[in-house]
Amino acid sequence: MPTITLPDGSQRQFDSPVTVMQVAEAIGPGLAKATVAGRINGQLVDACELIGHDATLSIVTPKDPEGLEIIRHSCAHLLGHAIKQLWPETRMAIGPVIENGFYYDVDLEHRLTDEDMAALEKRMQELADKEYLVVKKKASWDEAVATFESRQEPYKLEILERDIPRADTPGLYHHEEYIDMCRGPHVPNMRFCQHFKLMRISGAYWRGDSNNKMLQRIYGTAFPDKKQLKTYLLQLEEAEKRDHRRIGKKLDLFHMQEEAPGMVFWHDKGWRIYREIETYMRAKQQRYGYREIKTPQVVDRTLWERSGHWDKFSAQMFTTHSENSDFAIKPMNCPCHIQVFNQGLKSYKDLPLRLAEFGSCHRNEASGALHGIMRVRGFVQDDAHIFCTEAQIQSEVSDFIDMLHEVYQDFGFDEILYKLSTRPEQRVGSDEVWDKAEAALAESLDAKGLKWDLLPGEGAFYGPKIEFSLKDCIGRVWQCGTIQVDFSMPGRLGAQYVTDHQERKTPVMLHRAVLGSFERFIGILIEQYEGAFPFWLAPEQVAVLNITDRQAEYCQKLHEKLEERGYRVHLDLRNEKIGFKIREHTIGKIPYLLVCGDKEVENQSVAVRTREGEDLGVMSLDQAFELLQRAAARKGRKAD
RNA sequence: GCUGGUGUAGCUCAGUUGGUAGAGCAGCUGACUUGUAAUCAGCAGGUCGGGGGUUCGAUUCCGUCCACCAGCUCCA
Repeated sequence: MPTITLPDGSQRQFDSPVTVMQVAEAIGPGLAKATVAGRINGQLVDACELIGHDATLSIVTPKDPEGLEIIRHSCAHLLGHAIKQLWPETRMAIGPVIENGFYYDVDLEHRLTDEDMAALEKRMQELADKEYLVVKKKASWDEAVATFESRQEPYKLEILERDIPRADTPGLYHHEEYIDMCRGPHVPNMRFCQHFKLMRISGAYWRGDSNNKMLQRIYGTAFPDKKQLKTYLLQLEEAEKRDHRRIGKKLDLFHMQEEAPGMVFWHDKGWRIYREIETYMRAKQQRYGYREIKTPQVVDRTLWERSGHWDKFSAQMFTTHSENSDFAIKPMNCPCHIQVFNQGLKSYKDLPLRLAEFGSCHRNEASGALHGIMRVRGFVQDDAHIFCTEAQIQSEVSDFIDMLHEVYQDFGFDEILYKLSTRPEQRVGSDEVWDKAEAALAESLDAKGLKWDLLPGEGAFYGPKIEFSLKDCIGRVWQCGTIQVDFSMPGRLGAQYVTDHQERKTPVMLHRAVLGSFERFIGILIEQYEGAFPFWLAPEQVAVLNITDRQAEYCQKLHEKLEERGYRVHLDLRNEKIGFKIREHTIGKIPYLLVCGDKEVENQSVAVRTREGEDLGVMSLDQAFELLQRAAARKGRKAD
């Protein structure tokens, strides 16, 4: 005699155990039709789940975020159903839900082509349009093994063997003749899965291990209705227009070419942005007590051997040889910073010592890892190393996060992803020290009320770290800022200070970067603003346009005055129609266009237009200067 | 590095039974002196990613290398 409590607090009583679907039917046929799954006492279950005891229940429909996930998850099964019909020899691996869709990894000798994908999509549509029922059966572990043995699914068997306890009753979902194993829940009827699209195909290693066989991964997306699917696809198309590689070319910011893969040729306009950011960071770091240094590019191999990098990363280091020595182009700055620390005897009174460098680094990244200016082989970090005592870790981390927040806010980033990576299996340092360091990082994040993800075992061998990540135009996550505790390298490279008890002690070193690399950060910035940089960063801030030759001299003088005030000005005296010039500079994303015709010369004024197409009208020169001054002072996204 | 795809003018792209390449924009020249997102006309521009092979003949077919794109792996 279960009593079911619904989300609105109302209760319903039943004489005998009921399924989620039956409860929905009792409430109304409309709800029953929309029922994808249920949530019993907080736990997601299939619509066929039997409720035998009193429980709180909410019905999950396609409108709920969980409902959408279930639809996508079932679409993976639909894909399995269809692919086994078209290529029965396919071996199914895993088919999970991901952000914005789903995928299925399959082992299939035949390489799927675009035509195959179209055929697969068509078959999926035909199957979904049959609106067949999905039947869930709980099997014993042995029954599940027997099922996938007879279906010749080695990957499912491996999952059963390795990941599923013998006492479990795995859920077997029957899609007509197709059977898949899943924790679920799944849709009760395939009519929920009619609005999907297969997006692309790529390779993926079984269990994410590059020693394993590479499978074919088929990506798809799905939505509750056609309109949402269409909207999503349109959004994706729009987002791709913000791609930094496209905008970098269009706005003449930088280029890359075959002869220097993974290295950036900065053009005048892109370099202006770079320099502006560097100037900004230099001032910011000075206020936070950093000292800027500069260390060599090419350093003897023996230093990298002592630091431990040669052992681990020699394959990814660019090397060179001279006389009897091997050298490496520096892949990182830390060993060099320790050399600076080691000059002269340091006292505890010198700590914390913060050494910063805009450090140019080169790493021979795998060719397949390169991506525009986001993942490159030559890059410049806004790097710094803080030498401090264990007791100072927490306050240094806290100050760093404050600085990072100030910076990200000024650049207009409000969505930052925080991750804390803790001790890996292979590591140096005692558990006691790791405990302290991990706690210091976690407490710093918590103290600021930040939500963060824990990545257990993902820390560096020398210490735990926090990562600060931003998203690109299509939602890919890129690590930018980081702060890492290092218990190892200062000791290896002989860094010491004298304590207040006349003893010598090894300092803790914090590696940290706010932007990460200028290249990646500018890449993200380009996508964030779609090339329309805020005034303070814009490579060209103002354009001065004449209408006819009669105003050329006036424009030249205005140009001079603006440059005297420190603005980056584009003077356009070409013999072109004003509409043509406005079009060009609007596309060029110059924030303000100052137009001068006979009338403006007459009144010593300018007509101002923004890159958004807004006409601010005619104003005096002083008014225009004031306008620009206000614009230059604004930082952060909203302000612009 | 791995799987798949792509590589044609500065840019965006056409170019199928293999017969030495085309458009728009940009560029250059000339005319036009123009009032808020494209004035008109003419000209020029390519060892079709590199180097091989097959062929009388290859942008096209084959294998190889390079780069780029998507994803996987990696990311000190």
